[in-house]
Amino acid sequence: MMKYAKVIIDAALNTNTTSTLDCAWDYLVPPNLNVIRGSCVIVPFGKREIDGFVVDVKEQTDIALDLLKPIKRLATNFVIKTELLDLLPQICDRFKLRAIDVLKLYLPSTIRKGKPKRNGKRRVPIGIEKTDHNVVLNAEQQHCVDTVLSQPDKVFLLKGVTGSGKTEVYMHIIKKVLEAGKTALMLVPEIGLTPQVLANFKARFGDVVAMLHSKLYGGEKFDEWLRVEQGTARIVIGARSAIFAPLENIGAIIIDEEHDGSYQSDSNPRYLTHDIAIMRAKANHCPVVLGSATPSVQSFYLTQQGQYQLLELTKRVNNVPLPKIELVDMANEIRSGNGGIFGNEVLAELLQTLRQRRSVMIFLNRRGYSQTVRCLQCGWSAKCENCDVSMVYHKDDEQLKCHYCAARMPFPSRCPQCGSTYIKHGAMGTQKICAELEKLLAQSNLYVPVLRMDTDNTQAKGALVKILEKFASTAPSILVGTQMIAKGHHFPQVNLVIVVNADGGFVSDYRSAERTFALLTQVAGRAGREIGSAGKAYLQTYMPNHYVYKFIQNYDYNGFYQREIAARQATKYPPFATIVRVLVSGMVDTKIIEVIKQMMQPLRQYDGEKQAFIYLGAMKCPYGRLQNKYRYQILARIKQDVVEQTVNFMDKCIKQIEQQPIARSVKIFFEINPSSLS
DNA sequence: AGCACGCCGACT
DNA sequence: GTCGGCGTGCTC
Repeated sequence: MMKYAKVIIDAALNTNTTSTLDCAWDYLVPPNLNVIRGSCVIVPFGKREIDGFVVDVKEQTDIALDLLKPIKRLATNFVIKTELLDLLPQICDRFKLRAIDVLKLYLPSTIRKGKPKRNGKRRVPIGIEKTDHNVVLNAEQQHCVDTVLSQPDKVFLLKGVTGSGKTEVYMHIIKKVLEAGKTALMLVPEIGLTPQVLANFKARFGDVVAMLHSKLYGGEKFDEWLRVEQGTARIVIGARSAIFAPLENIGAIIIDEEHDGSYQSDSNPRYLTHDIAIMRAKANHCPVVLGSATPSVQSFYLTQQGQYQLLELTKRVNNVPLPKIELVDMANEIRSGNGGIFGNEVLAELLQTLRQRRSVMIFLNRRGYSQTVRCLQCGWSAKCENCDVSMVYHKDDEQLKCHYCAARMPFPSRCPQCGSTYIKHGAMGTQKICAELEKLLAQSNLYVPVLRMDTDNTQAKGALVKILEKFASTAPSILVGTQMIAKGHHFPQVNLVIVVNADGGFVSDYRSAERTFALLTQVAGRAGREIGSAGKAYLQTYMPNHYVYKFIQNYDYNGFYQREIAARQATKYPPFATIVRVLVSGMVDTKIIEVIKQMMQPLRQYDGEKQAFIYLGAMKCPYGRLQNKYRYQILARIKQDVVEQTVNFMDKCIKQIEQQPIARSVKIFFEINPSSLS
């Protein structure tokens, strides 16, 4: 009996939308080839030979037999796990992705085309001697472990302040899961993949732990992946993409620091890690644990709705008091004649801390650069009247624009509030801060090492670890860095944390306050982690009256959540609406505009009939031209009760327009709840 | 996306 | 007469 394979082909399209190529193509299975569902194959296509994935093997075909070509050969002996293959349609539908893009996530080319590299020799992470194998949990922790293990079909939100022992809860869950003969998957933010976390798990569980993250070399990645695929490694710890790890018989999926932005993929293919985790958990009948000290508004909302179950850790295990958080009004500093980087009290405290031979961390938000526009005299900032978000400075036409509606205004030459001309956008970078610091220290006759850490000088493999080790072993010293210094590190000698510009996270985005709350809470937590020493954190701000700072100072997550969710409900932002962005780009802007126009027509008609949109508009993108391509977008905010059908309608409109000739020279990208609108 | 086919203008 | 422009259509 002849066999036919349905093959999804990789015809190298680089849009995330569908085309005639994104469907299964039938091929003959040569009798000598072991082709099964999930096989990776090389097939002839036109005059080319391309990669493909077998999604089905059948005994009949609708295609005329004289058209059929045989599969050339297997691309690799790896076979995509049945569970992941079964989830393919669901994932494609949820995120409107093409099957080929999802299949490539399952089996990335580093794996498909990679080779083992290290002759079985595996790198041992540093710091293994720091661990206790028989940690006794407190009652709260034990309760969390028991609840999770007894209800395998649930999603849990584990909320616990810094130092409340979340990691120990994860470890106990994983231990039980392994004892039951199952496997475990734990995701950590990419940026938090510090040797410390990894070393702890290796020390506790030994060689059954595999690490999957982007900093691994091709060969290393291949080796780790292979150990998972073969079942040698039964615990996977990894960044976002590890959610597609080839584990079988999963007993628990943990997403640590679940609020972290790195769980949302912001380039193609765009997906939400939480959603995939829940799909995989359902398929494996296992629990999902989302852990955070500062849960995302979305996740906490779902616990309030009863979709997730809330678990709380309220006690800090080592009884170290949380650092005192002080706000510094920088507009006030300027008015009183201090034009420096640090407030007067901050500088005094900085010098005193160093004299006491304690270390300091200085934190810059967003690489020290912010797009918001602010008056240095009175602290006024440009806000959109309709959307309650900051407006963003656009250099090309010197305008301030709201990214969520059509509002815009010219860049003001004088402050609309106080009339001053000290209006500024952008702030200083890490390097400038370091230079200033060294000058200040020299003036005070203090010679303390100033270490810099940002995305520019930590690209090289191992560079980050080197800087961290130097900082840890040199007291007193100063570490200046971007948000990567906020995550997961433990430096007992740090007594003082300074956030140079706490407002830096306030960009035009409805999630600004949420991100700022999470980030600054975490940053402050870096101070005073040694027993008996009270740490201190200074937040320098131009808007000391912003509600988010009060809640941060009081470590009041619940208060913050209540305030935030009320605002989201009033302004109809997620989770009370879904934002959809359709980005159209191409070399000829008139064609893009034509495509946008043709797409808007049915959408406006649909809105007239169903009133599905809270907002629907088309505009030039903030970066109107990138890499020689013009960029325009449609932004829509959809009412939550009609999201599914409306998203499907928009998807259908895009597919229709793509069939037409004008769409030939443009690319259309479709995004649900995009993380960025640039 | 590649690649072929095909129908019109300017050149050895 | 044919070389080459890119519009249109197809690829299991």
